[in-house]
Amino acid sequence: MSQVITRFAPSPTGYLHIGGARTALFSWLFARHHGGQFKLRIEDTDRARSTEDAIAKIFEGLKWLGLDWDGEAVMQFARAARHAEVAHELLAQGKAYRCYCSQEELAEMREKAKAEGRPMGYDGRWRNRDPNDAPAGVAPVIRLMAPKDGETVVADLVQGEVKVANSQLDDMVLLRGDGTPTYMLSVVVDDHDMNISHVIRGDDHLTNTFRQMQIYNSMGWAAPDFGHIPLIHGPDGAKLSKRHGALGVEAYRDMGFLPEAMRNYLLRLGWSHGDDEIISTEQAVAWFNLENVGRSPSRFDMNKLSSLNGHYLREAGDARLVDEIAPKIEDKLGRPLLPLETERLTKGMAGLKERAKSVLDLAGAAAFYAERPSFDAKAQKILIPLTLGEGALIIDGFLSRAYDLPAFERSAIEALARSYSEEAGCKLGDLAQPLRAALTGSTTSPPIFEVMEILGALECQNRFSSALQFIQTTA
RNA sequence: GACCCCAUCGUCUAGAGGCCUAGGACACCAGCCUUUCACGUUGGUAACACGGGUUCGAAUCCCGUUGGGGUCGCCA
Repeated sequence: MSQVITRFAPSPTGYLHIGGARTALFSWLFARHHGGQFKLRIEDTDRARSTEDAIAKIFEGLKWLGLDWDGEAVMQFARAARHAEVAHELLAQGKAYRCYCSQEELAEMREKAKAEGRPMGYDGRWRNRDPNDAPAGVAPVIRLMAPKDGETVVADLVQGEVKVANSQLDDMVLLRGDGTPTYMLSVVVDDHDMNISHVIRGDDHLTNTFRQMQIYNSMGWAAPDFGHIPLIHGPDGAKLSKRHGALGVEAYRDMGFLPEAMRNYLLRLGWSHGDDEIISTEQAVAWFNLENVGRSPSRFDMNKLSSLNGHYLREAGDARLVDEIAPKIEDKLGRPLLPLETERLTKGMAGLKERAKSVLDLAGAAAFYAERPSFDAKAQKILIPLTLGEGALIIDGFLSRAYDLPAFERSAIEALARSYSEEAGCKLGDLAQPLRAALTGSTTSPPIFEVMEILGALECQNRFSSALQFIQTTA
């Protein structure tokens, strides 16, 4: 195989959605696997719907996903003149012709064809018509003179050999009345000029490929190899669209997913390598191929993404995760984090990340290291009985003994807690749970003796007394 | 409507004629671990859409049915 060049060619009419992200990932992996290039082309020829903002979002989304492209992104609209040039070349060679049909005529044709059970399309009435018949004042479109007989074949790398009878295909428009190129023409010309060797894109383009093939053939160009990957459906099995549950990648970022988890998840959605589930990006580059891309559509499953995310969260470095959650906690606090608090977060991160499924979870669960907690319902339920009986005294006794420890450190505190609870005739949990509630404001947290060490003896004492105070004033 | 594609547990998938009384992962259920929650671990429920062929033998090949999806624009 000569130089592999793939491309991702989104139209900037919205954010980079999840289906596009996977297409980009597959194209990127394929190029990297073969030591080739991965190019980006923005298909902005629809001037009305393309926006700068969408272009920025796409760049941002790809960067966040870690999919770097080679060279500058190609802006398709800038190449309109070249596209038109090709259309005129075809015209000059007699492989295309001018058509003066009105929209009404076209609509009529479609109706008629549908009624007769034929494919809906243009009937070719200007194919061989004398140009002198051209109605005045109508700007013609240029249509490809497509073959009438035989069939057009696509040897798809994913779907296998797919063919259609040419009688099913009509003469497509290459150049609009205003002289601008259509999508079909633009893609073909750009893919050709950019030396794209492999076009990897969504299944929804499979039938378009026949038409594109006809343009390649007319120009005498060698077509690239195609690989049409199945679409992603929503949880209900319907096509995932922007209206129907397809979120932009930044939405997943905002929900607290890590890009590496996203990559792993998207990779497994439609591609497999035996029973392997956890696949690093390096591994993916080494393994990726088109042969193992499945042919059937798949559904997006948050649960699996979350589970993968939990895995990568546990693998992520503590400093990176602190950086991730710091702004979120600062938002909540309404002030910058103190060095002391950042230090606590860093020390506590190992215990924290073990329990999180998303960066959001993580930020929520970590907040108590930075701020004095408020007490959730379950925590209150544990704390309230304390003031009624001896509970508070017992814990207070433990705390002052812990305070006298030569080192206020996890294992020493735990050892003390074990002996102390035995002495006091209670279970370890009877000591640990109220402490957890008082210190963290919640019934779930990292190991409480670890939390105590990180918080420090003084802070523990303070938090415990303010918890008691809080209970006395509310209960 | 025409054409094209697809069809294994709820979901993602392994499976390229005998290794399949169908494997893994997520989710779910039960147990273990345990100061909570997670993690981890053990076990469990759960699928070859249906009907015909081909073959000594089919989840795997062929045909049909059904179901799902996609495309039919002077959008991309």
